Amino acid sequence: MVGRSSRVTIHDVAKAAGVSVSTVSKALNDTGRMAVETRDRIKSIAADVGFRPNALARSLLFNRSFTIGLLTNDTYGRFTLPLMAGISEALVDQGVSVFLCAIEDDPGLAKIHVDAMLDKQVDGIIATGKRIDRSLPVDLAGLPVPVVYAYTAGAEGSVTLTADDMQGAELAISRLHSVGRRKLAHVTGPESFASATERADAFRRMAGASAIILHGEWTEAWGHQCVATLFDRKGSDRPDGVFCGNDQIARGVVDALRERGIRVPEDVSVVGFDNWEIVAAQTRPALTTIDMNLKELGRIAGLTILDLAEGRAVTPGLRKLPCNLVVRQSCDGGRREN
Amino acid sequence: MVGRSSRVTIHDVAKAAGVSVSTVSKALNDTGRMAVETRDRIKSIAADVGFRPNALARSLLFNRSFTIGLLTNDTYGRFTLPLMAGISEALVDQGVSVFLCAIEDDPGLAKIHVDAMLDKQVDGIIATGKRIDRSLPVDLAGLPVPVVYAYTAGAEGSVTLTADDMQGAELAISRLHSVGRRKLAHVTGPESFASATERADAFRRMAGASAIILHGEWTEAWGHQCVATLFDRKGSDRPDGVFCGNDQIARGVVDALRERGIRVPEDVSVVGFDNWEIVAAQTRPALTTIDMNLKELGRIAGLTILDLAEGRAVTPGLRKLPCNLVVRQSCDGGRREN
DNA sequence: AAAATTTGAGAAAACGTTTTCTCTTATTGA
DNA sequence: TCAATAAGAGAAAACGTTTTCTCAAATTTT
Repeated sequence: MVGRSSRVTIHDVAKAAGVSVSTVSKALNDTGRMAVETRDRIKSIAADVGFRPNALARSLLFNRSFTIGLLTNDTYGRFTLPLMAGISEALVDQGVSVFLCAIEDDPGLAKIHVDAMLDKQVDGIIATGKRIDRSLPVDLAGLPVPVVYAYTAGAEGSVTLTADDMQGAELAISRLHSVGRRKLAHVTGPESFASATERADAFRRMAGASAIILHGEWTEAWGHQCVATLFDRKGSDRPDGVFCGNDQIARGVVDALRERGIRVPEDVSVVGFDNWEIVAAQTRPALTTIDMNLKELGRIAGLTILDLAEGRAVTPGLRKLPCNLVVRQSCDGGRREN
Repeated sequence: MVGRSSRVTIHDVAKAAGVSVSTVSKALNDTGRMAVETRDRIKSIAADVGFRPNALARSLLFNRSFTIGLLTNDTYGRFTLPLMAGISEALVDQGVSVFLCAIEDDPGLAKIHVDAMLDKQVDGIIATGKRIDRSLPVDLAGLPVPVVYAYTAGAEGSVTLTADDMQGAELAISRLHSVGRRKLAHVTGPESFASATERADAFRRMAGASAIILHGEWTEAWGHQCVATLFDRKGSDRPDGVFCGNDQIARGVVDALRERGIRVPEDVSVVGFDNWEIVAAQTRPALTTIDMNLKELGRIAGLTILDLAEGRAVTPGLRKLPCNLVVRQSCDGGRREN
């Protein structure tokens, strides 16, 4: 013997019941044939001694670990945590557990973690990140287990899930329209981000070619700065609605507007993106924003990796999941014009 | 056979090398006696066919899974993520992986996750939460594996790690003193939180009995409100330094001060608590604050659970780890008085 | 040259399950 | 009453490792 177990095994149950381990196994799994009273007696004895089958032994036998790996380079957990919640929710009642591996942007660390997960025979890997147009610093193609990419760029022919940026943006802009806003501006992140350009494209299409789009950083400070650009000039040119690329920018915009005595939402309506509660709910007035439903995305990622792990066919490609609008005060329902 | 493996096993290596599996095992583990050229030949063949030992099989044998569980009810990950980073960093080169289980505050869910972790033979469990004076909704005493509590209340006689709130508060107050502030106020969370009262006690002791302490919510709004209370009155009574119970309150305070034209840090210095980058760094001016070194706390938790898992003795009890001061503009170095 | 020792490598058991196969005993049918 | 069948339960193999034990061949010692 190499190690020593203090846990109760099926052998202990067999001994206690005076039967063989095979009989115990069949009794507990409701397989095989045996007298119903034998089965019940064994079940009750197993419960009494607190027997729980060693999942490692079962895994070895079934070649299935009921374990998956979640690989992420999103340090703040902004995207990973909601995703993780959805994954966990989808898998917990299937008895599947999740290894979380935070790899920063270190390829070496990533490889170590991937190897460790493979050694531990994970049934699949979900890769996730902080932006949809960059991939993790490790090649996950050709692994002996299925991989699903969620909110990070996937390899060619892979299964990739992401939020529908364009539809989300449309939702935001429609909202501004529906409360009567016509002179819209869009303040968002760098053009190097696909999310930014995709949302900006939707904005351009819906708000008209003349509508202003300002690309900058994903920060409050950028929101502040843009308000100076947009509002410190003649009244007629001022926007009456601002669609922001994320909630941090939106917060900067709202704060800067308040500093100028411009009322939100009475004078200007503001819509954010992300529904990052910590920002959106603390802003005064609280932000109307777009929720990417990352938890739902995680749920689907979990179910998908399960499908793949169990050999069911999944059509590969990029699948965009719809966003939805969360209404708070910064763009509430009252119509102002028209 | 129950399942079917597509992975290369030690048997494949043995076949390829024309030796027995025992010889392969000994060759790869540098054990047993054999001709050095045999060993090298086997090693090179193993590398060629990409053999990696099945960790499940080893776990079964050694009764050691090289896996631990991290149980948390901190949904936002405010505390869990830095902790997780530290744990992971401490354990990754020992080959230990981490199951992350988010249990909200649901006892049923907690039990399911704990059982799943035990079934998978975790070597230990680290329990963590969002406040040090509440325990998770599940009893972890009497488990067949070691448990370490980090930033959550532990059972009697358990190993519990936490940040030293008092020392952190002292650091903050010393800082305010050292920049010449003498009329201090403390704006913090509810008295029902041990962290709030402990920091408040330190404040009372260092700032004098007459110093003002305001207990309320852990929100920006409360910070705002307190500024109204403290500063909308005769000048001589106004504080010149505010120590805030967390960064969100501090942000509220700083914003409210700015709205009143009171300059930070020229007129009033502000110190926060938590060093939650997302808040502290975005505040204008950026917040001087206390960092609880949660990553280091996680690192120690990881090493401790490893000690326990490997049978080394660990003295039980509550261990408080020191905080440190992070200086940003809201309480920078320039002296104003004296 | 015979005996003792060392070297090299394989067989088998073990970890904790599940499942297939086998075997004995009880029950049914003629 | 005897053969055919069903029921009940156990033995053994399998999953992929590691380690102990055994054994033959090669080497050293006397």
